[in-house]
Amino acid sequence: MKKDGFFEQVYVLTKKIPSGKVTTYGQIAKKLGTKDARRVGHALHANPYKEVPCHRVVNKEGRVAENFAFNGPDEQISRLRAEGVGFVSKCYVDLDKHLYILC
DNA sequence: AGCCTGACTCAAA
DNA sequence: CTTTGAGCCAGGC
Repeated sequence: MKKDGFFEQVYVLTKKIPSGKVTTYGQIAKKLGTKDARRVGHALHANPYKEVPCHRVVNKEGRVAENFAFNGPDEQISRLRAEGVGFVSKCYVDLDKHLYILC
């Protein structure tokens, strides 16, 4: 287990997302002082911590990572919906209402 | 070591 | 409005 500060920061911030809220890769990336949102995506893709609700992290369009979800796209969407997240479309969450603003 | 791809985003044409 | 290019950087082969 090697220490990747960047990865850990991503996990920590992601875990801080309250139920019924979502955030974007860009927000996390900027919060960590980088412009590379892709690394955030990679961090979550590596996601060694099962406690990290990666399904609460979406892209700027509010779209979930259906292609790389755990059991399938429906699982991820279903979880968000169960947490009270509103969907404007099948795979798109309502960012205007549920976007978690990092501080 | 080098090339290609990617759970991204923004800006310009 | 859509399409393209560029920025950033790590992981896989």
